Amino acid sequence: MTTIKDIARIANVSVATVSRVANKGPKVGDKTRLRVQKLMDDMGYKPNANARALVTNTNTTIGVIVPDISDPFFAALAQGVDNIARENKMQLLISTCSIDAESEKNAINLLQERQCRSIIFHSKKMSDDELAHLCASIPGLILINRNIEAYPERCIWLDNIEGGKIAARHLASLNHKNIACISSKYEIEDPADRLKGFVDELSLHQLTMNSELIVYCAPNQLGGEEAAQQLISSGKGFTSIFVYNDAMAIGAISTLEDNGIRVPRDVSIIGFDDVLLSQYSRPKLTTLAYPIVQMAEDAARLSIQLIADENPKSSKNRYLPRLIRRESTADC
Amino acid sequence: MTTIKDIARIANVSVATVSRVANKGPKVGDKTRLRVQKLMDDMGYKPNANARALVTNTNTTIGVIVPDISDPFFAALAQGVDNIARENKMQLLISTCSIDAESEKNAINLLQERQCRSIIFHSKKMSDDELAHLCASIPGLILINRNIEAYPERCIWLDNIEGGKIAARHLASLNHKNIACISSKYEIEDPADRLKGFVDELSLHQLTMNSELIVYCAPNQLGGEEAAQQLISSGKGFTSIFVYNDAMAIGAISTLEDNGIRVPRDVSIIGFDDVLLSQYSRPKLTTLAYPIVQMAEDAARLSIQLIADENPKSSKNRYLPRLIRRESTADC
DNA sequence: GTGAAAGCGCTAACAC
DNA sequence: GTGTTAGCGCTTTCAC
Repeated sequence: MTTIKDIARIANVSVATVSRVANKGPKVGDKTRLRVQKLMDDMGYKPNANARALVTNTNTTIGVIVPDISDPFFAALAQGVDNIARENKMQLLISTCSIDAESEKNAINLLQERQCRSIIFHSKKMSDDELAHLCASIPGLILINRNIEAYPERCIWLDNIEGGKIAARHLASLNHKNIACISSKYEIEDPADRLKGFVDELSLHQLTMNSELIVYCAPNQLGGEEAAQQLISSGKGFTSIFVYNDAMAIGAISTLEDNGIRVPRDVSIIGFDDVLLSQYSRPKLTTLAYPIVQMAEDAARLSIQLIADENPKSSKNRYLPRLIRRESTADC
Repeated sequence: MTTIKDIARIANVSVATVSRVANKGPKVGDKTRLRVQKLMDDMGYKPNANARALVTNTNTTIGVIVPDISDPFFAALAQGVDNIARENKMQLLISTCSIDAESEKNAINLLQERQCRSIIFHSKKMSDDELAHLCASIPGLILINRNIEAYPERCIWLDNIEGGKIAARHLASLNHKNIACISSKYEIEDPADRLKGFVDELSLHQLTMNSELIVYCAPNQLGGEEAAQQLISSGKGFTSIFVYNDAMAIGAISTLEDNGIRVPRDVSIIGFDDVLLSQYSRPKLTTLAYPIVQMAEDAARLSIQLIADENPKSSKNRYLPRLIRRESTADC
């Protein structure tokens, strides 16, 4: 690798001058500047970002910690962060973790060692306490999809309870009375919140959930198929299903249709997330959009403001899902 | 930030000793090691990776350049690279670029400045010549989805022509005679290759493509809908369609069904890519799987071998798509 | 306008 | 087993 010294030696100037040229700094004679610039270009000189970061104590990476970058949801998250990173001429350092606290800690550590000041962290396993400690020691740390008491201003989260309510209102407005739920048997918090909001809101409409019409399966397409099968086998009548996420909803639809139950003619389905595939499915899925890109963008902006020591403008921390009416729900 | 000096001063040892402890190096007394270790833990000391990289001249990042991480295809690519990165205790530095040569160059530059030796580059705009130059100066550079003459051993690519042939054989084996194509009006190379392979193979089966049955639209769902509409309006009869990608295929199916044409009863559809959504669609899409995760993993492995100066084992550079038979194609 | 020199945090000889 | 020191590539004072 060509270094600043090489350039200086060959150009017969000091490293200080080369540095000035490289940084488009002031006080360099035009002829010197041109000569040095040309040499840098010719020799393909690239300033060593590590050395530069070391001396300037600055950092142009923004860290993202997610369990799985290929999941469309996390990919969208990364995209949102990247949008803001690019605006600020920063780059994304991705640190993937497994779904356990140890691995999450490890991911944070790696980013810290790399002097990453801005970190967007999707943590599902570390405790509130541990996260609070991290928030204390890392000023640019933003938690996404968490809401911890000690640092609400560092959290960007979706109101799942309200999401459940929105779904309930939608189905109630379509006059559904016999309503089923397909929930997730993993990831305790989100499904529970969605369900809670849903049930609470139903009761405001003088509707009650028959607990036998709530089934718990794996939060993917297969789980949705299984869940629908269980609901059908139960023999209980229902005219609509609130499903934990879109993947399950699509699985459920496929099983229903295979059993001669048409969606939405016989049964209405509402999903959650509005991932890409919800608009590709047939019928197109009515669902609640999770504004993850916007949330990630806001998280990144907030983080950058925090490390710049700007008084972060009163930031928005709680986000609401939005009802996307498509074709899988209909009047009862 | 706590530095090695702080620890050394407080522990009353030299920085060398602290360094040894931090790196679990040899020749440190047990009591000293314990004492220093405790202090590091207590003070939350994290070795500065920049400084370390500067002096050891090593690097633990693997760069990935893609136009858009939220695209499921590129997300899968990143995932594949990350799988190998983790195995090697490296991290992903993502550099996104727009679809123009300038921005691609810029992305490469950024990674180089960060001393990134391993780079997986998805370039669609830079010329073969420019890429060849880069390959010459960056030993760990791997081009994914390109095949340049000067550096075939640095390229990992999918044989789109063969993909077209596989599709043709499949439809021919189902006795289809009147075959249509939906291709992409952008991204010249891949669609052209797929089409070429397809048409070539058909002729081996004494089948010819009616050029009026080839339509070009945007490579997304909407484009697929449009394309199907055009095919229907043309009045030409056809019993199957080879579609450029899955998103278009799903759009096409939806338009066909809206027009009372059942898939696969009336028309068979074969897509390309096997992205997530192909198995969620109804009917489930028959398609050609693009082994992008495996390709990305192999690319990352190859890159790491190259910078380790290992004689890379005769590597595989050309990959074949694989036919995934689902429900959208049937006997004619 | 240019250069000399200090020092960012760390590792790795080398000395003891 | 531990300390001293040079130096990685760079920026940034401070002289001149």
